[in-house]
Amino acid sequence: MSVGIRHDDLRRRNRAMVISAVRRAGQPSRTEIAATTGLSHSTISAISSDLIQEGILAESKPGETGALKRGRPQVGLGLNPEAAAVMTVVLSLNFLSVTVIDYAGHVVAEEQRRLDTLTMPRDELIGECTAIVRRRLEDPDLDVQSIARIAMGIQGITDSQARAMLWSPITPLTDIAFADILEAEFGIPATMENDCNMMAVALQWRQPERYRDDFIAILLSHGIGMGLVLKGELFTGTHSSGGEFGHMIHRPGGALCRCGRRGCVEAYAGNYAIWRNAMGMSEDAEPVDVGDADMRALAARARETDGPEREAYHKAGEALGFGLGSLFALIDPAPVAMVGVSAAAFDLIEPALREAIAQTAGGQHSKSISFDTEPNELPLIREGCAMRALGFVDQEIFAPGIQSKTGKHVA
Amino acid sequence: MSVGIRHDDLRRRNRAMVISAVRRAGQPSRTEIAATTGLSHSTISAISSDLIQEGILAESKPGETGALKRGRPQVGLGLNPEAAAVMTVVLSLNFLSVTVIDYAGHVVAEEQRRLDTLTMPRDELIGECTAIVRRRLEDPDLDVQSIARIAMGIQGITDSQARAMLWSPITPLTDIAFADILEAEFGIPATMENDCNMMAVALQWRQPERYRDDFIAILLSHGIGMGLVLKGELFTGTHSSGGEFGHMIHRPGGALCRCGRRGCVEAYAGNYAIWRNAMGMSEDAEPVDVGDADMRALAARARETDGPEREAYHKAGEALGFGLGSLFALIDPAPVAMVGVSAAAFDLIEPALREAIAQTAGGQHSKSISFDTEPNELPLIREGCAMRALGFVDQEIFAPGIQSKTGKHVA
DNA sequence: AGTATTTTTTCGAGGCTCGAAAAAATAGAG
DNA sequence: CTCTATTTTTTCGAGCCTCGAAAAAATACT
Repeated sequence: MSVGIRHDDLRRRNRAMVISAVRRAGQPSRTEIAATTGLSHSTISAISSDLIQEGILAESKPGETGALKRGRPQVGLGLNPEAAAVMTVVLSLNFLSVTVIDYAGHVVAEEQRRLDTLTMPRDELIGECTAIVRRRLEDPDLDVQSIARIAMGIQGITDSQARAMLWSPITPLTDIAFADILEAEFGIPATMENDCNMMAVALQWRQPERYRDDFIAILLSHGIGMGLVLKGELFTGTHSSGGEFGHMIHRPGGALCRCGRRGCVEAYAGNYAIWRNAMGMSEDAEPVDVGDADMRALAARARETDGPEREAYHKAGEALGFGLGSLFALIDPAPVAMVGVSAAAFDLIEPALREAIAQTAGGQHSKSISFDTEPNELPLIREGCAMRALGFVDQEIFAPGIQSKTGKHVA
Repeated sequence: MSVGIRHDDLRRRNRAMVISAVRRAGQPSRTEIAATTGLSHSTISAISSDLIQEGILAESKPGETGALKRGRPQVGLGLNPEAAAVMTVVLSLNFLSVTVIDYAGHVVAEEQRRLDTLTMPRDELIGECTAIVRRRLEDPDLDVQSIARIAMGIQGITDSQARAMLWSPITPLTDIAFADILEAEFGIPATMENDCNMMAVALQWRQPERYRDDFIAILLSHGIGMGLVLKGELFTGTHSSGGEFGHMIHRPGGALCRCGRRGCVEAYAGNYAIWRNAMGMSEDAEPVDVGDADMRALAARARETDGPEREAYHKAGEALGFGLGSLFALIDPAPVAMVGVSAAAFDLIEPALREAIAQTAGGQHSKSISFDTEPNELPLIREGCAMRALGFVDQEIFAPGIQSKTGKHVA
């Protein structure tokens, strides 16, 4: 049962509101914050002067805001970049990347590394991850103390608590509690996030006008993943990260999926499935890894001639369309972002996809459903991790309402 | 963007907490309320004495609580039945029923009526609904003033604001804003709820230990519907009531569904679909209404001999299983309640259903997924409407924190 | 230089929750 | 039958928090 509101929660929550308003708006004045939060000017004034004293916010230099009006000029409030920093760790197929981001959201350092995730033993994979984090932390330019959060993102299924990777296509290993491992190793709070969820988070920040309360981010890559935002909140399963759109059943008993089952959407629309169909291989053929370049070449051939390549994309579109149709039956239609290398071939996929959707419950709005494409998922995942980590910091820096009582400096 | 917390919101929310704690617990003492809400004894004392003075709560007679312990005995607090009343209106195929429920949740009056929903013109259908409500309101035993809410439930799709029926299998009519109609007619706040959602709400109250945070209620009747509770909240679509499980696609291009599309789960598992298959009719045959008695007889025949009847239930189980599998891919497995006349034939459905689930992403936990059955949906829908309406009242009676200031009596 | 205008801060009032202590109500002991 | 231990509930003052109104600050316009 939800718990009553204590008196001190009030301040804490309103501080949170102010911080989040600033993060969203960039350089809002106190008056603007009062307007968006609905709190009184007095309250905003009190809270923001606290936050400035605590070094969380900073007044921007006057004159930065153009368009001078009559009256006392507004003073913009911004996040103090030095208030804290966060780290993102993104582990994808054969690739590990780390970024350090200041409190204002700017990248201050990064490092990337190729490795053979598919064959690496457990200790080594974990070791690579902790090693790359350690190298960044040992950077003399960096104040280790300032790193307040680590958000790790991975392709695959994570638990709903964002503590562990449960299963991933990039490694045969399962159940690695990366969040716990990083916390134990570095003493910094960490979470283990699902890649597609982070894509959704990033889209929400990048294009808030399009991706706001309800939308779908679908990863079209080797596998098919989904990040789902409903009523403004990231959707997760009851136990896992959930949203395994790629493993909804398209055709019972159908093509062999990488997950070992049959007829999943992914078994028709994943890169390996498109490849399998384009090459005239059996639908029972063991999934193989296909490079991005090969996929681009395949798409080019499909565009050129009407052959098995085009038919393969058609089948992918059909699977995605019926899958989306079933999804829309559950949640109603919403804007969709297609992300990943095969999103670049969305022109080949779209016709069959729309045709399929038109045959489903979502079909009534089939025309009005809009798709956006973004071929490069990695930057999105990194951005999502960064925003997620910063969001946690936002909610942890103000939480110590008690701590701030003692730690407050006199004006 | 969510809005800051005002100072007066605090009391309002905590009043809500207290009321909801009392509704849940039945006759809790102030001490128990303090424990469940996490608020201090002083606060609970202040709030509950307000609520008692306002006639919302009432102290139960001493001695009612058994098991005398040492010390001052606890005084149970209960909802004052006379604080308010609500009305439920449930419209289903050829059947309209109304109940009046006091604030404590007990039925104080009811009326039921057969009518031919399928052929009724718009005005007449609306007229029947308003007429039956008016008759109840004119009951001399009833204080009209006390009716604070009407919750109407209907088979079919409603909008996500719970204002209108958008589509329903019980009538060819569409887009009837019943909530607005009732409000305009009687001046009482009303909502238009989806039947399966109300089933879920009722289950949450009936068996909170089983149906708490995450569960699924599936209606196996003429059509297939679903009510979904995730993280303790009723799930709705972005525009409509959502959760149209029955219209997820089981077999692309497959059997003809009542919705006019092909291959929906319902086209294999709805009563008409089971009937169609059992009778050896084509999968393209126009859906027909089958009476409950006929369905029970069909189930009996299926249990007796291994023939087309049994095969029909097998197909239904398969469709439901793959549908659930896809659903579980999205939300992870959760407890399921099967409701409706065909839930009584769940023994015939379950084997194929489990077999199908085992072939899906939910399959990993296929053994641990538990099903409960409840053949009679109508009482559940009524109960759900009642609890929903009462919930609204709970949140409206305390909301007038301003009103209560003036309206407060002196002790 | 003075006035109008807009933003921000200050200040007192009113509420709310909390902890501690008091009051109330009962069972058990002697 | 009285006293004591125990448990529940109320009372009371302290400490915060938000708010509205007024004051202060900072600028453009005249």
